[in-house]
Amino acid sequence: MTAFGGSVGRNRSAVLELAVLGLLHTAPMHGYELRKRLNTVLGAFRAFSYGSLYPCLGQLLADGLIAEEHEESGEAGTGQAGADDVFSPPGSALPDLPGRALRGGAARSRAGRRSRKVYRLTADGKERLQELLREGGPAAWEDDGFGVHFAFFGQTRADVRLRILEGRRSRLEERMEAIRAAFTRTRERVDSYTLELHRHGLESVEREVRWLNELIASERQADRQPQAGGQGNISEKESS
Amino acid sequence: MTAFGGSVGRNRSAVLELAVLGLLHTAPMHGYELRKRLNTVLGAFRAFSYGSLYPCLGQLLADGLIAEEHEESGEAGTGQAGADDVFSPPGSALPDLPGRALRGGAARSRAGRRSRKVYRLTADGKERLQELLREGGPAAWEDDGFGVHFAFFGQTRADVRLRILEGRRSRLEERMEAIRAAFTRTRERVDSYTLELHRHGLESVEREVRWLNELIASERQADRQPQAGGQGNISEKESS
DNA sequence: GTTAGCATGTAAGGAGTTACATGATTTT
DNA sequence: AAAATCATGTAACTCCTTACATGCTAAC
Repeated sequence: MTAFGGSVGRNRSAVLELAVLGLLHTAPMHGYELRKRLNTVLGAFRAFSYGSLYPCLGQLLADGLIAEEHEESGEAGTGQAGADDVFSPPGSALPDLPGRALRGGAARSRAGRRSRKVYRLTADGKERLQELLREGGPAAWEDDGFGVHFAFFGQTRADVRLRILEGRRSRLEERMEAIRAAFTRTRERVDSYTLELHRHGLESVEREVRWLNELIASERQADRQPQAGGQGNISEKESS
Repeated sequence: MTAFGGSVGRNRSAVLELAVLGLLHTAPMHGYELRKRLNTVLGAFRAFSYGSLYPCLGQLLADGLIAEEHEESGEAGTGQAGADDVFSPPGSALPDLPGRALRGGAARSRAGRRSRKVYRLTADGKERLQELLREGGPAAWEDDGFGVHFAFFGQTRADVRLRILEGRRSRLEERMEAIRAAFTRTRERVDSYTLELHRHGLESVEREVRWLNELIASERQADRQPQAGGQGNISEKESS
């Protein structure tokens, strides 16, 4: 508990908060990089701009969920590296946060680069992250939010994963029903383009439901044989 | 109020404007029904609430693109019908919109129902609609906007249809490239869930591109044989 | 020597939702 | 009598984007 123990949470987009906390949990970083990863990790599902990220960081900081370091510390290396050399080498839990660097020998320790602020999770922040992951928060199965939750399934408890997947599925099934109802109601009253639009929309939702079904089955199976192959419940392919 | 002294076109969401004008072009209606149809015609792609619809109607009215009638007209028929009997029977320009009532006998023709305001397109409104359909307006191939434009393809010129479909396709191809790039960059650095999220996202985009390819081919074919079979250019479902 | 990328922020505002206010009418 | 549906609107508020302000360094 910092000075602000409880009920500090003002207006803060739950999606962005979860995304930031989740990313910072894998490794501390500064805002600029955070945003880049946000938009690659979340892929085409969601995008954020600096205009929303930096204020969010400010609030999280004020609430004591994250802490900043000014990276004026000694060996600020050549930094920058590959512009996309993002994830740390396997095996390190809290890896090379300040600068992967040191790569080509010493060189220019501390070259300005506008003194980036490196953020890391505090104890409160870790707690909050676990809470968000556990509870599913406000909208884990809505369009906004499901993608983010799914992206952090690796840090989520198995039963919560299942709950979210099933919640998402029934959400989509509701939508399917609504579309199908409108379908039969308006058939022959709309032109072929509108009909085609509905048909394609329905098909997309059906595909996503099938996808969820596979995931759920996969989760259930992994649940019964928890030692089968580590935790590779998805697509084998782990053990990298 | 009513003193609209100044520049006319203020802030108005282009998507909602197009949707409203397009719907009112098929038949005049009042706000409440307009919103219901909006959400069924656009299906799962877009939804609007009264909080955005009514202000939009007010602006369109102030700009002279639509006109309102207070439905005090004489023969208020038995209307209302099925609560979803949406499209008008062919041939009627001003269909069954006035209120039902009269059921128990008499009287009170025009029994309130809170005096609904029926909106219809003015000449300017029709012109504006044609302009929006022709130009593709501001964002006919963005996520928001494509669905609405597509829903009104029946009223859109063939070459514009083709342009929008191709624009949408190249928009999605850009996105595909971005995802694929992130894919190869981060492979083996992200856990299996994130990977699966990307894989599914990519697949969805690929599917939509294939769908667009079929539509484009269908449009091109219909373009070469304009008399083939009425206007059934969609749903031929020719081999891809 | 100018563009492109890194890095952090702020101000203005667009686009839309929820919740509220109001009230009649129909259904349960 | 209560609840749902029809019907129109307004106010506050959320969430996020765009554009701006600032200034450094690396590359072309």
